[in-house]
Amino acid sequence: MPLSRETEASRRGIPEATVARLPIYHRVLAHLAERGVATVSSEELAAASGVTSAKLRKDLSHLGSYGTRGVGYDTEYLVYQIARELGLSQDWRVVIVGVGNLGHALANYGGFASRGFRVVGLVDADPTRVGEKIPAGRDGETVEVSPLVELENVVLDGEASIGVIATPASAAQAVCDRLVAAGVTSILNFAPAVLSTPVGVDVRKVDLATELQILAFHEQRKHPEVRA
Amino acid sequence: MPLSRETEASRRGIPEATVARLPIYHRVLAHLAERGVATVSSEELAAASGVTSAKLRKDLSHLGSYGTRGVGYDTEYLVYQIARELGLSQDWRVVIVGVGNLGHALANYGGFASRGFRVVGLVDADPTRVGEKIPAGRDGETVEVSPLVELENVVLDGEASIGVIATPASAAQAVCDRLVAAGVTSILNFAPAVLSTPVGVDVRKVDLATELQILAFHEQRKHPEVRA
DNA sequence: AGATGTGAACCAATTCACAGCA
DNA sequence: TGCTGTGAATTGGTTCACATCT
Repeated sequence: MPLSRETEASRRGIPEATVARLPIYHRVLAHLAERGVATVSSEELAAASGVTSAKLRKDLSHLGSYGTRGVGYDTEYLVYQIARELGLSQDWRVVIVGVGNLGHALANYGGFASRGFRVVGLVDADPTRVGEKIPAGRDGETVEVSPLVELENVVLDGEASIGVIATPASAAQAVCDRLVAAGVTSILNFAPAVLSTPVGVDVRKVDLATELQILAFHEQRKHPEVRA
Repeated sequence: MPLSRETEASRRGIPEATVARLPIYHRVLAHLAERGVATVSSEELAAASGVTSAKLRKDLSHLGSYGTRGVGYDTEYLVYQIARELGLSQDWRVVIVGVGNLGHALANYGGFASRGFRVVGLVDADPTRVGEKIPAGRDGETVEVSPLVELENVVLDGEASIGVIATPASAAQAVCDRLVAAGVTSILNFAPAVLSTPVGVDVRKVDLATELQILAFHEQRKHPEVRA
């Protein structure tokens, strides 16, 4: 089938590095669009996104050919194409395990609801927290905290495919196993622990201490005081 | 100077990808050490860290030659060497701006104190939060929330070199500018905004919505339902 | 014998520079 | 003319496979 209509570059394999930047372009474009900007050049969009224009154009070329030579990109059209590629049209159902300060912060983080992520369940091991109603999403909705034994039911009832682990490190692997057994196939892990999962389950981790340690490493090199 | 004593591989330029993994090795090694494990092979340490043994050995080779052929690595010795390389012997003074749920979570996150990061200041724009005493670090110490106008003084008095931005996106760039002006040279940014800084200032960002969007992208590809 | 440390081969990502189109 | 889209060149990172040393 030599003449398939898929823009030659799209379908199959957008580089991982590109995928990681699409959400940024999406956010910047959304801002521009609601500010009424109709068109942007790669140069402008790149500057606003903190990347080089060559990188931006290469990234976008993986999605297809959505710009106009000599002009730039139509803001609305491009924001739509990126949203579609990222699957932001669907609404993703998320369960958060661990409702400490961090879990709380995640539950009522505005940025989730606005991008199609719905918190359908909250789970915590602490009995004193169970039953608490926590505001989640934008419109004053609340979600009640369920006990840890209910984890599987919360995932199933909520039809969640994404799990967020915001527990202490010691609990993380067990929680992960149970999320996966209940059908979760994507996990965002905030616990400082290495998780092992079956193939087919994606894990991303956010490690706060690690980020500071990376900064500290570079910071140290800026001040060549003790060169022992 | 042909015979400089620097293990040939060390000093100057540890690859960024390696730096990003050192904190993980450090944490895993620290666990092993306190569990009394005296020696580990690259195979074991790699498995516990979620990487391949070849990658681990290559990473460690950038620091120097700290293993013993036929045996493995001395746990205590290696944990020390990595700590030194990361600058974990110093204690890093951190100011957190924005004391909402996320800022709270960061302030009393145990993982910071235990790795040489000390929260020396908390700043918030909300007058109702100013004056609040927030537990930070391990040993029941508290830090009082200062008003936004005091930002510069908090940085200077605390001699902070690292700033954490946990404000809404709309405030992030202004806060960033003020942190930099006050002498901060490393910034960890949780606000969904692209920051611009002078050269010499490092910025790392942690974007919660972005992480979920990356997971959603891959999730979408797992279920080839709507192939439009 | 057994595991490290490392050159060489490979693969992914970025940058360059310009052909091609509006 | 001006800006996109993309091959080619380059840089950075990973994997392989084995010489080297305890």
